[in-house]
Amino acid sequence: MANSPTGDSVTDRLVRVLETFTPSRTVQTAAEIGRRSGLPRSSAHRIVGELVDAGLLERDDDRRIRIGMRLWELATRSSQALRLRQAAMPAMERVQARIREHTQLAVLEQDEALFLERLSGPTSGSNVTRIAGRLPLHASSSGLVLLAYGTRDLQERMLAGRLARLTPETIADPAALRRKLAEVRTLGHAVARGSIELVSTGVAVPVRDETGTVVAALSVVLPRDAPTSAALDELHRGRREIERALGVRS
Amino acid sequence: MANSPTGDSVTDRLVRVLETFTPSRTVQTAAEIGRRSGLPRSSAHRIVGELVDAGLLERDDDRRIRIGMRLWELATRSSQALRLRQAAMPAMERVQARIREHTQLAVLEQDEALFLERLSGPTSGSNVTRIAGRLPLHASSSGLVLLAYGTRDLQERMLAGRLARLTPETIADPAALRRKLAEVRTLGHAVARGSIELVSTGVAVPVRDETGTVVAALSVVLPRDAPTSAALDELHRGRREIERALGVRS
DNA sequence: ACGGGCATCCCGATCAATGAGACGGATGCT
DNA sequence: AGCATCCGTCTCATTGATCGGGATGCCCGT
Repeated sequence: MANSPTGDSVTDRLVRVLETFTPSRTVQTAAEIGRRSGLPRSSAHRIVGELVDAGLLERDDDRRIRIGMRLWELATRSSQALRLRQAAMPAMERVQARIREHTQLAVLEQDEALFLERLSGPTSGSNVTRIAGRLPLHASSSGLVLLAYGTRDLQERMLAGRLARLTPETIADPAALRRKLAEVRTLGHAVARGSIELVSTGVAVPVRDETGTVVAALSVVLPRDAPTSAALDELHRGRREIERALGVRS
Repeated sequence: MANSPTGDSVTDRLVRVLETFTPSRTVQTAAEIGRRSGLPRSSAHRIVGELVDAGLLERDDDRRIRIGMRLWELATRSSQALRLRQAAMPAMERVQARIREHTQLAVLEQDEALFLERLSGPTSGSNVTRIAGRLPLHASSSGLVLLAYGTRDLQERMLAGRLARLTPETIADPAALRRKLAEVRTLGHAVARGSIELVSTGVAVPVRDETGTVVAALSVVLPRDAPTSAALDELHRGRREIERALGVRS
């Protein structure tokens, strides 16, 4: 069953090892991995050794460990993410070229918005989003779109949970969030002003696949008080372009 | 030791399962995975189940299996690949905008050229390269660059092995390849005319990191008989831009 | 010279992983 | 309808791989 009372299993261990790697911690010694994953020294060494043999991890010259390119290759080669990204890239480039601000593509993953791609704006201004990074659903414009068009189940779960307040303007009240989601559905897009960081505003639109399901959010990050209409036009144009690439006949 | 007499180990099995996924085969049933990885039915089911629990694989509504976005996230978040890609993206976009042909970034991985990124040309003409795809070192322009600036050991290994002939114009003779590599080092770039597919020509330049090591190849794919000088200018401009982003002081 | 941190190797006990097989349902071919 | 496949799920006895404590030796900074 999924309710494993024991957090153990070889697979779990491997995942725990892999999860000790973060964007800021991309290389570490085997002993560090052991500590961070709560594994005994010798076990950590053995597991890391196996992963290195398999090519998922790589051993540096000075014996430090990093994520192997083979893992990236394996994951990228055939993930959903790649197909979506492929379909979206040309459109994203166009949007970025016209708006000249951060342009992003996000999907829903484990109750958070996971960013698949990001084309950086002028001097890369604010950098809260990273490729393969995450943001809460209730705070980011992308998240609001994904949530508003998500399952009823997801919405109830989010409304019942604690809504972290990233800035004074983050929507942290369930009732207010419910109203916001209704607004997003009515307008067909989300505007999040200052809810991630006070100096910027996110604008996002939903992207649907051939079955009509919303599979991603296309968004841009603007300076806080910039007008949003031009960006919205471009986003909708981009959305249509992506949907066409996904095989949606319109 | 690497001379494992038993091809087994839990890790090996997991990797074998993951490796059954290819760009053309992105979703499959658990039984198929078992067959392709040479695992007994029931074992395959169990392993797949564990991987699904861990979030590395995902189970479809009709119980078919696909690579999980979590695996992509894990791999992308902290791999070498991402840093390089990040540093290279702006330059690649510029090159692509000027040349208007496929623009690619490749690194050396297990004696092959692994493509980290690819911005597609006009109507995406010929599509032999994919993101996270591979090409042989002796045939592609990117590969020739990576090989020419690679270790002596790598060069000897390649010259000793069999050189696959993808087209009549692929360099398949060791002596000819040796001359070609010397030429690449002299010129500082590689031109591969018709060696991957007869209708196109690849042009590649090396990209170095702060230690002076060649870490990647930046390339474009042109129609077979197009002039290469404009492309070379742009590639070198792009190369300098990437190297600056990598922290190379020039 | 010394102590801390690291990687590596060893080894016996244990226990979780293993895989054959039986079962039931879905699909499709004749 | 009837039959043949192919799928997923479950059980269970056996075993061999996994586990982790501990000893050893290396490197580095103080």
